[in-house]
Amino acid sequence: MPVPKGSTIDPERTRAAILEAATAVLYERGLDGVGVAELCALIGVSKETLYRHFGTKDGLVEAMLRARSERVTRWLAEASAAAGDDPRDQLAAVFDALREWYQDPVFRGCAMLNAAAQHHVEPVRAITARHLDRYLDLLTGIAERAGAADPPLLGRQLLMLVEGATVVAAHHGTAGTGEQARQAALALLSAASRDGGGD
Amino acid sequence: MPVPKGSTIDPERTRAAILEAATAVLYERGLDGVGVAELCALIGVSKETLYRHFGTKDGLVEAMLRARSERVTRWLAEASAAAGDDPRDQLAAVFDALREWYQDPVFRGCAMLNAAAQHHVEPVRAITARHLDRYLDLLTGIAERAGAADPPLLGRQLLMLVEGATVVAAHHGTAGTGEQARQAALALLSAASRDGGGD
DNA sequence: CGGAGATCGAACCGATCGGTACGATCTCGA
DNA sequence: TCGAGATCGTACCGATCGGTTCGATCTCCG
Repeated sequence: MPVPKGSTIDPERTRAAILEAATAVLYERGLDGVGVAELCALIGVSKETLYRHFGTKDGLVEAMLRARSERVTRWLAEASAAAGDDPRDQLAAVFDALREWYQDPVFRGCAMLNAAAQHHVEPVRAITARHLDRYLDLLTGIAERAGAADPPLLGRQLLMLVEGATVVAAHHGTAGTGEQARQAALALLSAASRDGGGD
Repeated sequence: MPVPKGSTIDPERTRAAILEAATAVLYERGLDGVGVAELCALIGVSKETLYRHFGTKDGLVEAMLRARSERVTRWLAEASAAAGDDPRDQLAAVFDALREWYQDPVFRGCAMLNAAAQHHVEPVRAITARHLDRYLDLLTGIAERAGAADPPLLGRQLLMLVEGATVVAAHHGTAGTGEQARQAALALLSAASRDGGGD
């Protein structure tokens, strides 16, 4: 029971607890795979409380996607930064982090992409697009520091690789996916640096 | 009105017409984005007829996904085969075909991946996994004929690139995506052939 | 101690959903 | 011409959904 009853009545803490618990359930079962009533029962909160904090099921979904996008992006950025100054190591660290994620038993693909495939509504699509933007920024930065001939191009190609690896890991098996993607990413980086931009 | 009323009462033709019309609607609106009643109204068929042919909405969905997976895979394979004997041209042709698809106004990503993100049920997941298998076969074949050092590895990396490009095109904009993916694929092919497998 | 507000639990609402039933209509083949 | 069967249109069913309301309870703070 993640939300400890009335306990200390701190609305902000309640909201955060709902968000965290709901994220896990909705990610595992799908946005439409669990109704509000069951969701409230699972996370131990009344419907009135949930609706006062988020107004709508869609409101909860959007808040959850926003928080998750920021969290996972920050996680990848930190993994990259912790790898040192060599852009090549930074890129490898990104895919090592992804590989770790793929092996998590609760891994079910990118929550933002899954959500966009279910809710065709505009806010969700915008959050998903922004999520890909965050990834693109991270990857393009690596491409720039690596001296790629065309950093925006390489950034977008790496974005495809990241998202493709996630999709393949989710729907075709996680075995080796992270490592294979890592090798491909480094190969692309090498080719992009060698072909014309070794300044 | 795709289903021409009672017309010639040919059950097989009716079934095929339902399948084709329903595919377009369900792909555009999402599997849960349109109910059976509205779906029947849109494609001009009664609920009884639809249920006699497919038994269940899920039955219709599965039949539609199976047909679509075969159709799109055959389309890619033919585009590849039509490019001649050079594996490099064949790979480029695959991504040219994808680029064409991305520019279609009704393009909304891979129907099988979208479906798997919505219906967590087993049959849909199996169809999606099999769909990726088909793609993998096509790409691994190209990798083999190109003399890659490790064709299964390159095949899977190309699979990630195909799916990643489709995801990015669907959720981050189609501009340039096909061409960028094509360049990346050819770069991977070159690297895989040069690195250790120039047979 | 007392009031404000957060929370609970359960009842309740209208809408929609997937699926069924039925009588009428149409086409085709014997 | 007549019967079998495919189809239509509509009404209907039970279940579930998202969302609201309300009285009771609890915690905090003055």
